[in-house]
Amino acid sequence: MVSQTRLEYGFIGYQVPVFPRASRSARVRVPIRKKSGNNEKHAFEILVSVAGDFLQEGETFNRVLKEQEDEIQSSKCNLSDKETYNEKTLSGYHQIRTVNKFSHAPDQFNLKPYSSLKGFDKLANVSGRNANHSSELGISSLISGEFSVGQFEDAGAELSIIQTVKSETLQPTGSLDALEMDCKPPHYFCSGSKTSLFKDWTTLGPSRRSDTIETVSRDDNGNYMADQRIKNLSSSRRWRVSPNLNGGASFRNDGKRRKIFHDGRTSYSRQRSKRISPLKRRDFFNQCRFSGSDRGFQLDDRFNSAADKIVQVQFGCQLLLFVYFLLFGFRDRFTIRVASSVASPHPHPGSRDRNVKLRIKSFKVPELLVEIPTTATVGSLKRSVMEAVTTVLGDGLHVGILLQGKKVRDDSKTLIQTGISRDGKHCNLGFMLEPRHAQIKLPRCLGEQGITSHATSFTLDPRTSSISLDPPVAGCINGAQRDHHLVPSLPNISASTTLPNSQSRVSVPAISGEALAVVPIHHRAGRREFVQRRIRRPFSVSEVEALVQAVEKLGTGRWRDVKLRAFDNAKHRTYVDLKDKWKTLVHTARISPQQRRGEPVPQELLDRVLAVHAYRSQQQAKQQQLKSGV
DNA sequence: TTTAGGG
DNA sequence: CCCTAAA
Repeated sequence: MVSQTRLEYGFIGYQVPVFPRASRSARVRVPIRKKSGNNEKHAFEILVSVAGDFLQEGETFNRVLKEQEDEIQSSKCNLSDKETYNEKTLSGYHQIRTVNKFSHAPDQFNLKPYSSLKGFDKLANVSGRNANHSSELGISSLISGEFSVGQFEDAGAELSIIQTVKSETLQPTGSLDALEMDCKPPHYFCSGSKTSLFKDWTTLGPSRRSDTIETVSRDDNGNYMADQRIKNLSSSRRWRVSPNLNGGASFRNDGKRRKIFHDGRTSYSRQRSKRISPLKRRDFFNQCRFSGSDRGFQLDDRFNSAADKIVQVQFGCQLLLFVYFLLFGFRDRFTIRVASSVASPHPHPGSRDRNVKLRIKSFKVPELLVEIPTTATVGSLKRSVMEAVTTVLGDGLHVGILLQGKKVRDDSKTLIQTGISRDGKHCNLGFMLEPRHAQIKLPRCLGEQGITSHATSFTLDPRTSSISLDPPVAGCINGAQRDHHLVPSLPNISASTTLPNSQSRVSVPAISGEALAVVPIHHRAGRREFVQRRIRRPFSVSEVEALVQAVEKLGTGRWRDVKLRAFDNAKHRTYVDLKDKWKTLVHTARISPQQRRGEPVPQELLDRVLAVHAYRSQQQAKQQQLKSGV
């Protein structure tokens, strides 16, 4: 009996990168009046797209990241485990540490090093980046970017010493325990003077907009709790702006930022970044002192709560504010608040359209629980979480709306009827991100607040069990999935906890450590809504590799077999997808490298594609000749 | 359901 | 990626 114990990992949080745009107003203007029959949906769509505005900024981010990475390498940063995890993540930590030294923020704000935070020594996390920029909805775009799942170990007092847990067998008492969280539900309130907090920063740029991200959780009595610690952390851990950022040396486009529009057009916008001086920075930090006022700045002493995995990273010169939230699920008591204030001195005087200005107040992100045997490897855990997350999110997201803490279910009501017609600040509006086909369960222990819980259940697809009997296939899948570890990702600050009462779970048997696909059960086929377009998921190089390999073996025209052979685990890849991908691969191989977009496919693979394609079409021609000849 | 192709 | 005729 080698440990058939099953351990449950509470995966109850996602990091949600927030990328407020400096150039765009965050205001949502929704006509109150119903114009057409579809208008009730209209409001929701607007909200989704606005949410997307916050979440989209991936390319810029990655470029900055590249910059940071270069700096790291040149400064011979000693990272302990470069190969297992991407360096970009690690560089984030390094940068954060650098900032702390630089700005003396720790003293000023009574910062504690990460290592003093319980639960930070071993983390499971999911980070996402916006890998493509052509999705219709920003949220989808973010989600459909590539995710990586990793586990981290903070090996010491320095933030830079972060090791990735390699593929070793999990032990029930070893690393796993570290994943458990011993704290109470997080009660924190990161609030702020929305306009003044980042005043120095925002006034540097052309935009007057500033954004404050608030994380709020309520205690059992529904009271908002405040935690200054969060504020401290978030306002101090900033990435130092790379001095050569403005020089544009590392920017591919000479200081311009490329932006790809939905239809693939490319445009350039002036980079309006401006380097922030140390003096400015100090002013900024000085401004962030806490007054202990009633704005939620009461000092909460629970410094050891594993809840404060919140890192706010700010690139001053880019005017980008990255805030990573760990959304501890904790039922529905946790919300993210994204409040953006627009300092618009000139409200349109003659605006006769009766619009509501809505402010995105909160996004609630679904939670997930993973159940995995102790004999599973870390790698399989990663893949399982990865799969589960993408399955949940890949199903599409809904935006739920909370009014006065209650969910607004009736989509057909107008905003006036619902009571959203007043200015956003008075109507206490909240927005939730929830899986599209989530099963809705009401947790036994939680019925208050009128908020329902959204969870998605997973079960094993029986067919995938056979995958382990076919090593070559499994290896192929593995190859395709290994890419997740290579994907550049956001700096990962996150937490994982055990939460036995979580509503979502993913069961994963230990079969040769391979990732096992999980598929969601659609309990309620509420298909009455319009079918949403699937999120875009660009093929990774390793997926292409797997595809090419399979087609070399099976030929074109047997896409179902190709799917079974090489993508049986990838639930989101249908045989039609594979066929389509092959089509685009052939096309890609024929066009010049300059015309190609997206992640570059190695020429070697493209050559193989052409070879196979040429061979197949030749065969086809022969067949045709035979037929016509006879 | 799966293939094959156009959109 | 979607849609769908045709097999």
